[in-house]
Formats: sequence, structure tokens, C-alpha cells
Amino acid sequence: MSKTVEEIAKATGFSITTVRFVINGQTDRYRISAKTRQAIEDYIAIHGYSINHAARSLKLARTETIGFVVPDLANAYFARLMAALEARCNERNLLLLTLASHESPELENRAITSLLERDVDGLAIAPCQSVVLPQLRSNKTRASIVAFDRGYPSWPFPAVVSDNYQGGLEMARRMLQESAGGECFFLCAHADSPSIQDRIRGFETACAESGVDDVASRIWTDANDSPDAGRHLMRILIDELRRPPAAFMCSSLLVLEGALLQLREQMGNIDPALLIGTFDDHAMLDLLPNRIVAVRQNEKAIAERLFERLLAPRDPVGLPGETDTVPCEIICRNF
Amino acid sequence: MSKTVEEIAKATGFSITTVRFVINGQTDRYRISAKTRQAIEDYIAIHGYSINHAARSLKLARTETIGFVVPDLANAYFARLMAALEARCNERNLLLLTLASHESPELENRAITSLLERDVDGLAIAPCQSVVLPQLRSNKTRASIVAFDRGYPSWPFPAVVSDNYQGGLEMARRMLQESAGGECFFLCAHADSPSIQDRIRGFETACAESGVDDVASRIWTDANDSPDAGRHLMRILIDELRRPPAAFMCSSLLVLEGALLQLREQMGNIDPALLIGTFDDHAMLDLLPNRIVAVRQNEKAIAERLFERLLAPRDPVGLPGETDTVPCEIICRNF
DNA sequence: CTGTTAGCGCGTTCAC
DNA sequence: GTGAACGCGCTAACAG
Repeated sequence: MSKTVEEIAKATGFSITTVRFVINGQTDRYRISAKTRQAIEDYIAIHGYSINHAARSLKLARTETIGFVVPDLANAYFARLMAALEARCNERNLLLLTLASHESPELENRAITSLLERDVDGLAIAPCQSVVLPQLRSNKTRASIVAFDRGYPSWPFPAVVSDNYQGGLEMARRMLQESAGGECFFLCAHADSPSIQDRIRGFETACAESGVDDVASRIWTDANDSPDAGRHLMRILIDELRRPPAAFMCSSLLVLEGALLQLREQMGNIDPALLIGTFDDHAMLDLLPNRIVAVRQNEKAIAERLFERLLAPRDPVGLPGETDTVPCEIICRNF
Repeated sequence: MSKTVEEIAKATGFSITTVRFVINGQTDRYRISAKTRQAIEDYIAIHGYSINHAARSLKLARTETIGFVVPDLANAYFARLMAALEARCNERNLLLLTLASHESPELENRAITSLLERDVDGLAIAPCQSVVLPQLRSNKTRASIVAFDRGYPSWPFPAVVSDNYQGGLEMARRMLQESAGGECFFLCAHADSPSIQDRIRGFETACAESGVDDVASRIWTDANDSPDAGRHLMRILIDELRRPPAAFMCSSLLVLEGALLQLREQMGNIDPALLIGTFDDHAMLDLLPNRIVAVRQNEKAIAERLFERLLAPRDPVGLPGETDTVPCEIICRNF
């Protein structure tokens, strides 16, 4: 298997050019005789042909690859996004190169550098920092660059993000409406990220609509997105209230997880009357008896937009960079 | 940014060789003068250097990449495995190319073909079929090939798998011991896969130890691994028993999810006394009040073994292919 | 210490 | 219809 064009040419006795025309299906255009074509096709059917992408890429200065940098694939949202993007890439015979940054600027930079060295044709990044790697800025880089999930204003590239403001707004509205006495807290991790900021603004707007006067006391933030952050936030919230909250929403599933664990640990159980809200949906939420409001991001639509931007020729750096905003879906359970 | 070696040589006035020695840090070995080195380093500090991997790969017939084919990254187990493997690869400056087969033989074949064309140095595959793509068998393929997660006997490559027999055995033992009346059912999806077969054997052994006479009636199987399979299996089980089971275990989290949903739908709620067992652990299981036995596979150890085999030179095909078996961990909740 | 050269496999252009 | 030649950027071997 896996002959090169030259090997096939030698074996069949035809020239490299002829073999190439057959392989590339340009047999009509160059009037290759039917039996020549047949002979070469037969040989390939038996011995196979495997293109050498390194050589092709070197010649064409194009790799047919797309780079994809995500914070964490254990996050179901990013995993689904990757799946959707990979499907698109497959259709166009592009190879998707997925790397994880684990929310570490250093790993993110390594990933980007590595992908640029590999000369990807497009590069989609969910940044975990506001700083932009100089090589990305450079107009020498051929790749179309797109940010997603987090629209840092400092990033001079087009971005594709969920409508986090709308998500926060609608979730908070529903929570405030359902919650006895209109009590609702927001436990926020990774609070410096632009998408979380938008969610907070949505929450604040909903609170204002409902006439909540002390919005600031309703919002509890932590830098890291993790179950530990959720535990911590829930612990200090309970300490402050001297009782469990009647309703709370979380900025991510990880925070929710930690918050619920803390609640159960400290209170002995989770009150089925507790009203829960969370960003990102997860099938396992079905297993809780509580009323739950979940905001689900539309991964397929996001992947679609990303892909379009990735295929488009690279924008000249320096322009503001348009932002595509994709609506979220609100999912309610047990209401 | 991103100059080539030749551009740097031309710009600094030194030869390509000299520039390369500086870049590769072989400046001492070849006694490059300090000021030459400094001049070149200064130039690179300003203008940058980005290696062209396509050219390098073409020359060296080596790409510094590892291919990784998994059924589904939405499965937390594979996502964790990918993370562990990626970490190893990063250490050695290898790029991990991850593709998903979605349990489709066709997509799996596309993925493998694509990675072989890309000339990966190593290729780890969790096969979803017993058939082996001819190109893989061919000794022309340079890559070290390793199977994992599913040890199909027909695959002539080394394999790394969890000790599914032990996992099934220990989980079943614990379940039978805890369950009132020793009742325990096993809901199995993707039942034709070798790893599931091993889990079933473990279950059967534990049943035999406990003197269960009608083991066959305890095992319920489905071809696909999905929540729908879980729902279906639970529905026919309840139909058969004319009551919910006292204890059951599932071959995957997806099956568990479906089974619990079905249970709640049909019974109105999930009895907190229900004893649950499942393969693969998930943090969200913490949220259930039930006693739960979960088998957690050791992703880090598996990634380690995979990586070793991947780095080893390719085995001549035809040999049986050794199998590395990695023990699982049993996690008990609420006991 | 530094420079020159050949060739990896492919796509393209031009000549027969 | 077919063949030959060049060059993409890099590495390695050898020649100073």
C-alpha cells in the first residue's frame, strides 16, 4: 500500500505526469487514452496510492488543516462544539487539529504556536487570556483567525459567541419569577471572562426589572471555574444567610456541581424545593427532582459560523473584528 | 514574524548552516563565535523564526505527530484519556491529532486513512469494528499502531485496555452483597464489543460465586450505547418484573442515564433505596442520594502505556500483539 | 568555524 | 498524449 506517484509511474511504465493526471481525475482534459487510464487505475486498485501531505503542503503552502484551541474538552459544551466542527471539516476534507489549553495562558500559547508552525489554514481559539500572542497579530500568518466563546475586546479578530447577556437575562427572569420571595443568587466563576461578564449584566438587568435593590449582594464571584469554586461560593453564601438559599444560579456546570455538594454536605440533603439555575445543559440534570432552569448554547450554530469565518480569507489585522452572537435556548425541568 | 532559515541567513549575512546551528543550539559543538551567535539571536528576537514542519517532515519522513481515534469525546472517559495523552505529547513536542469515529466504521476508516496520509508517527485507535483496514495491516505504514479500550482479537496490534473482567467482577460482588435478596441486573449496551463481553464475564463469575442460578435472566443487552438503549432495557426489565428492580448496574453512563429516566418516568420517582452500579465514574453521580458503585478506569495509567507503545518502533504485523491490562478502581457512594 | 549541495514528493509550466 | 525540469524549506553530509 501507499505508493508514491513516482513509484506508480515506474511500475506501470508511464510518466509521472500521466499518472498524476489519472490520479487527479484530469484524464479527459488532457486526453489520456482510456487504456492508459485503466492500466494505471488497475495498478492503484491493487497497490494503493497515498498522497504525501507534507510534500503537497510544502508545494502549495496550504495544509488543509484547521486548528482548534479549547480550554477543556471535559466540558461537554466544548466537546459538542468540536464534534460539530469536525463534521464540517470532514465534508471538506479538512483535518481538525484540536488542542486544549486547560485555561492556562502558557499552554494556550504553546498550542497556538504549535498550530501556526504546522501552518494551519484556519485557527479557532477560545482564549483564556486577554493578551494576544504577537505571532497571531502578524500579518505574515496565513491562517484565518477566529475567536469564540469569549469575546475579549483586545482580540483583533472576528468572534463567535453565545448571547450570554440574553441567556443570563432570561434565566434570571425565570428564576426571579419562580422563586418564593424573588430570592435568587448568582454564583459566578471565571468572573473576569467577557462571557461571564455578559451573563452577570443579564442577571443585573433582570434584577433591576424586578425591583431588587441590592443586586451586588446577590452576585458571588470566584476567579477559577471549578467544583471547588462552587463549594467555596456556596459555603460563604450559607454563612452569610445562616440558611441555604431558596434559589441560585451558576455560571457553569462545574460550579453547580460544587455548590450542590457543599449544600448537601452542610445541610445533610438538598431540598427538593430548591430552585436551581445553570449555564450549560447536561443530560444528568434530568436526574435531579428539583425545578431546574438551564441555558443551552447552540453548538451547531456556533460551529457553523466559526466554519464560515475560518474558510473566509484572513482579515487584515487591526480592524475591530465583527462579533457573531448566537442565541441560547432555555431549558426548564420539573416545572 | 516567521522567517525561514534562508531569509535569516540572507538578512544577517551568515550562511544557512551557521544560522541553523544557532537555532538548534549547537553553537558550542561547532564553535560558532559568540558575536556571530549574538547577531543571529538578535535578529531572530526581532523578526522571529518559525520552523516549517511540512518541509521538515518531507525531509525526515517523520511528522512528530500522533494520531488518536476515539469513538466519542462527549464520553468523559475518552475526554480524560485525550487530556492525559496530550499532556505526554506536549512534553515531547508531539502534536496529538484527535479524531472521533462516533462508533461508525465508515468514519473510523476515514479517520485512520486521513491520519495515515498525514503520516503520523504513531496511531492509537479505539476500534468500533473487528475489521482491520488493509492499510493498517500493511508493513509499509511507518506508524506504531496501538489499539485501546476494545481488544478485538482480530486486531494484530498491541492493545491497552482496562481490566474489564475485574471491574465487572468486583462491582457485581459488591452489588450482590449489598442488594436485598441478592437481586442485581446488568443492563449492557454495545454488547458485542470485547470490553463489554469481559464485563459480562465478570458479572457472571460474581453471580456464580453467589449461587445465582439463572444468570442469563439477569443480563439484558442492546447493540447501541445510548440513553435510548438504557430506556429500552429498563422498560422491558420493568415489564418483565412487573416492578422496578432493587438493584441494577449499567455498562456505561449513557445507559445509566436512560435507565434512570425511564425508571422515573414509569414509576414517578427514583426510590432512594435503589442500588445503582455503573461503569465509568462521573462527578454528577455525587448528586444522587442512592448508594452507587462506580467503576473508574485509570485514564492516566492507560495513557502512559499507550504512549510507551506509541513511541516504540512499529511491531512487525502478524504477531499476536500483546495486551496491557490496567486495573480499575471501585468507587462507592453513600454506603 | 563557515559554506555548498543534494534530495525528500508534489504541483506546475513548458517542450516534444 | 506524454515527459522533463524546477522549486517549496528543510536536513545531513561533506568540503573547505
